[in-house]
Amino acid sequence: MPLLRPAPSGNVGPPHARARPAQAGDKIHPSMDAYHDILLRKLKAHSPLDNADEKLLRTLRGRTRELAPGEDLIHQGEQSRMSSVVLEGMVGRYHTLPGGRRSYLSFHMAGDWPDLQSLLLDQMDHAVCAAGKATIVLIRHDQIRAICDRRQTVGDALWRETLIDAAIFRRAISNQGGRAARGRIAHFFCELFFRAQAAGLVDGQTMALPLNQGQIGDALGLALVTVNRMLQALRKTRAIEFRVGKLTVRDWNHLAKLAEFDPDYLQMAARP
Amino acid sequence: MPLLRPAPSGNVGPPHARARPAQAGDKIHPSMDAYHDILLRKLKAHSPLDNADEKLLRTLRGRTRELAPGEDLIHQGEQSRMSSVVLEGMVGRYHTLPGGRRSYLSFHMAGDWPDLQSLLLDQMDHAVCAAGKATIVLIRHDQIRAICDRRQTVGDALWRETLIDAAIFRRAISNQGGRAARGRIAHFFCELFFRAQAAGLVDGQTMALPLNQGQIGDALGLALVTVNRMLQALRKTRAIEFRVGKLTVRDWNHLAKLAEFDPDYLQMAARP
DNA sequence: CGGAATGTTGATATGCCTCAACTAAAGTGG
DNA sequence: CCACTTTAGTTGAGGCATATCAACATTCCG
Repeated sequence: MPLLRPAPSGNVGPPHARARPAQAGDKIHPSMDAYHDILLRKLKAHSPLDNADEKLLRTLRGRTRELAPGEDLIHQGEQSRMSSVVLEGMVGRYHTLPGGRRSYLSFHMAGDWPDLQSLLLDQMDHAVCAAGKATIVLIRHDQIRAICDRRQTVGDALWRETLIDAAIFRRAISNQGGRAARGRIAHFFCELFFRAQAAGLVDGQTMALPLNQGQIGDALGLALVTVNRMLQALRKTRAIEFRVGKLTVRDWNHLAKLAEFDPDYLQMAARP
Repeated sequence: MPLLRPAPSGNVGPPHARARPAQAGDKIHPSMDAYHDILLRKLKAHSPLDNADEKLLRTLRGRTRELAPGEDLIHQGEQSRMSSVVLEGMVGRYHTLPGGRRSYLSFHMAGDWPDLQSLLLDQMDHAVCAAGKATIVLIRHDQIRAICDRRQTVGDALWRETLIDAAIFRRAISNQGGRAARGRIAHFFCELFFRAQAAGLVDGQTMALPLNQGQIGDALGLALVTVNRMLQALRKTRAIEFRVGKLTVRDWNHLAKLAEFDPDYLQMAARP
């Protein structure tokens, strides 16, 4: 439980961070773009989709949008007629606490749907912003609804996507409630690395992780200074390195042990 | 971040707590039972259901089961072919941390579906147990699937139910990460009281809350002793009383202020 | 009535927060 | 391309909220 007052610089979003509606400048993707591969890869990791399902999903059309670091995609309390899929970079979901502090709830990488729940919920209970530069594709809800209606399995895959999301939130609760600072950070890294690996976003032992130490603190309920010191401790174990937007896992087994990490909750077990 | 070691008595479930499969002794409810009212009331709080939807939902048949205090309904890692709806009492979802400690993720009251996600997820990432005596009704997944297939709106209502669940988990994350002990407990009580009120489970200013101080600690990442002291502090403000399984809110506004509580995330806004 | 579970209190320890200054790196404009 | 500004990271000192330990009191329940 770190500070309960307005945060020092870096913990509150940068001043330029404001949500804006889609504009003419945003690119409309031509048909059959690479984003369908990204989107399908993710869904197939947990849901069986046959050719017909896949074909239907590939009919989804959206407008891509590039987000500057820290830029908000949607604010807490807003409504939306679209949901987004991350194509590049990373976005984060967060609550703004009374007092202005920010509490990050989760981070999302290529293939993730950070606001799929807006399909059925009227109001955003949290905001979504870019962590580092990010590219997303915005898909209209009526399009998504249409393909869910046509094929049960497609609707199931999306429902399942939101359910795994919830499992990740649950794990965040017990991570914060049950682990001391070092293990908490280790678990955070384990999960992100594992998910990145599944999404094909790990290059050798390294993944892009465009977060600063203050943001990691805001995600885990720790003060920036504590994160700094624990990162040094983790570095010393030779399990990881984390610098300038990159996370390198040198010793996965060791890290997983420190984190007491068990990936079952990500539901990526045996999927043919 | 309280203890990271095997918990003292009371934080680990009682020894008799074991999941068991449904048995002959369990009652099979005759048609048109009161549990449909409970179930419908909850769904209607967030989803529009017309007469046809309602009629369809009333065709659901299930086996009721009574749970002793602390008894597990389902364990972490298990699979299930049914989901349950709480009819009476309260159940909790929890993770078992390495070392045996328990981290409660949420608590559920009449009308809630504490394991609806098992409809689409193969493995339970958490366990569900009774807090105090509880009665649930177990409904087979194939029945639930069948009515979702028949009416889009019914499927949507259930999907939405799981999405609100996720919003509650998100709030738990920022509650733990962003509030000190007293406010954290206040927020916990606010949410439960608000939900109980919406479910018609508040009698005057009092609701049943069959939790002990250790369990509240395990839900909020606090030590039992801290919970005890903060409860005393909250009692002194005259906002609440909490004793022997009952929570009484004497001054809601004051409590909500201490908790910085904003119920938007429960999505119960304007629903005619 | 007796034992177990739950709640209460006091004393002490410590992990993490806070404050504050400084260094290093990255981005910006002349 | 270098001076300047801004952002991010690092280090040290000190304090406090909360954990821990250990009794004891109370309530519950068979």
